[in-house]
Amino acid sequence: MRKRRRVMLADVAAEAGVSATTASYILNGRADEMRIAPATVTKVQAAVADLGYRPNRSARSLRTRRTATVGLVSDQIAGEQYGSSMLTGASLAARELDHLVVMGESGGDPELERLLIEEMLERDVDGVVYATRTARTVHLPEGLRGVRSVLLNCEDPDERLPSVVPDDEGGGRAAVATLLAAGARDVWVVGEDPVPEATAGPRRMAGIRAELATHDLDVAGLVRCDWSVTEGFEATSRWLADGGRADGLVCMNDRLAMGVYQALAEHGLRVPDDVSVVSFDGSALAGWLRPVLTSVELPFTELGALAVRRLLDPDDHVGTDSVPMRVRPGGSVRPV
Amino acid sequence: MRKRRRVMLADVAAEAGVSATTASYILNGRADEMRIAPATVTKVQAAVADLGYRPNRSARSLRTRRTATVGLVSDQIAGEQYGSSMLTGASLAARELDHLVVMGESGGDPELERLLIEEMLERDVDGVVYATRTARTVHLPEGLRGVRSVLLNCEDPDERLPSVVPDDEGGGRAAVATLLAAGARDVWVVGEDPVPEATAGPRRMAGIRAELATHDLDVAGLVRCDWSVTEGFEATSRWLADGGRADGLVCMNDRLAMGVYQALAEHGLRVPDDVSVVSFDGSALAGWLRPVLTSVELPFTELGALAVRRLLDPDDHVGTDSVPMRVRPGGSVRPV
DNA sequence: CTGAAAGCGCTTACAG
DNA sequence: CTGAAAGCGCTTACAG
Repeated sequence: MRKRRRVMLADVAAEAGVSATTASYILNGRADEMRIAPATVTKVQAAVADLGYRPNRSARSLRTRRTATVGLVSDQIAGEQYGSSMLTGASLAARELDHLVVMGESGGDPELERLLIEEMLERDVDGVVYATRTARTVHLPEGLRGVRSVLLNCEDPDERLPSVVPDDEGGGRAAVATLLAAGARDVWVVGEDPVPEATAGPRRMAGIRAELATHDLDVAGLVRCDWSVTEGFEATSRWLADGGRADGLVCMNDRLAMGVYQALAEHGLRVPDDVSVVSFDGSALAGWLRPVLTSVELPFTELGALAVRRLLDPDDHVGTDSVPMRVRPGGSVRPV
Repeated sequence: MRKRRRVMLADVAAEAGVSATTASYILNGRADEMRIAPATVTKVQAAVADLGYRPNRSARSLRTRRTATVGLVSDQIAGEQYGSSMLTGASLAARELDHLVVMGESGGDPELERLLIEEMLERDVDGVVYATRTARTVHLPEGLRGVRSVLLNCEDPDERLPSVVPDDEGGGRAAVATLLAAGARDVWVVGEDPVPEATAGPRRMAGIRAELATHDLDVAGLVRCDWSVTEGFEATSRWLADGGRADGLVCMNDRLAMGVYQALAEHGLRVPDDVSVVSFDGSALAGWLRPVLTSVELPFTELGALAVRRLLDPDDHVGTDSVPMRVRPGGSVRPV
């Protein structure tokens, strides 16, 4: 790949007038442990800088069985759906720990997933983050048995594994707290998760109920629909046509909320004057709507970063980390 | 990482009753070239399957200097902005060629970019894809000099390098052709690219003009604004307030078009009855708007895949590949 | 057609 | 405190 001959550890050692052993210890930060003379350390460091020495990782890995590399397999977290920020977070956290991310997407194909995991293990990644686009329960893939791994945005109820997920229940509480603070008392929820493995919906709902209960309230009603713009529009339109009314609406995601906005507008209801709306995701879309949608943010960058940090933390414990979801204020909640 | 002792080539050779040399040749598909007896091949393959042998890539890489790994450095192509599909495409294409993608995002920080490239080269990636979030001209980073690399979504005018970009000029022609076919004759363009390095805007504009010229037309006017919802809304509102009218609008991207929709609605103009609108990106947002926005799609998955294929194609030539942009029809262009 | 042996560039007991 | 030497698991001239 490079023009000039690559310089090796032996060259550095020669230049510094020491053995490869000594040079190696210094390069690996074991100078103190080995009580190497400070002058020797300096000489070696100078030689490294001088020759532009870069260690050959394959050679090192062959000995140490570590590659300073982490695998990240997912169904599909890139693509336009929010969630790709998990990659950004993972990449940054890996870099901070002197690692690089090897990624692969299976598109949900189990055979491809198996292949990707196998290829990663052949390359001796130091661990694997197993991520899903939507928050859900999963079964750890067979190929990851006995492999150091962290689940990202998912959990395996059958295994004791480290797992990193958003705190959807806390998010639900935060969403309702925002509405209650604005004086809303008649709170409806729009959206119902149809997939049994999905964890976001039920947990948000639990948080919503818990927070309402602190005011001796409960959910006033549920507008059932899946989490898409069209369904949000249609279900809400039907509800309004049937005389449905509320002073606070909690939408299960931002896309759905966009449909809700459209339905409210068609029925002559204004956000936030006639009804306050909060949502989940904190996606870019929330910022594009008018008024800007108040939304409880999914902390994807943080989730990705935390998963990698836990993967590389030798003292890490088994268990689930729930990362807080914060309200990103917009203009869709009526000011008190 | 794995519980049981890892099986090595020597085990396979022993089990098959041949030397490691012979087993290695067979594993590397050189059985024919070496004229190895079919029976021997069969025995070795059986042993491989039997023992579940997986080669140690680090050992192989140390000898061959190839890792079956490609680097993908970018400013930031994950995150919610469209463009993260380049990662999906790259990952899939790499897999098809028995490679894996090592990714890193610099967030635009040159020092971090340098580090990422260095780390990738230390790990002997077989080549590097250098990608940008927005289509633009770049200077090849110093660290990639002499390294096999392909530019993705960008071009270096000073270097003769392989490069993969969307065909924005063809996209511009396609956008206008759609409007002309619907009978539009008074075509305005909304959006103006403020960054001098950006290539999408000027190329689309060239295509727009070229296609209009086939009907002896030119752009009727330009509504200047950057490519955001808010600016699209405000600039279009001002234009309409000043009496601006058109029968066809070309928006430089989907977000901006969302603002245009809002402005048109506030002025009582209906899409597509009063004005036809086409846009660029083909993002999910286009599908969420009502009516669905007709948009010329940025082929991100294909771009990512093609970049990796070119990187790994030993016969690849230097030069730019322009990937076609196709119109994704919605309901924003008046049917004839 | 097949095998013994060297060597890829490191790390790490071990000896001094 | 420092160095000579073995060995990580492959590939590949080379010899037969």
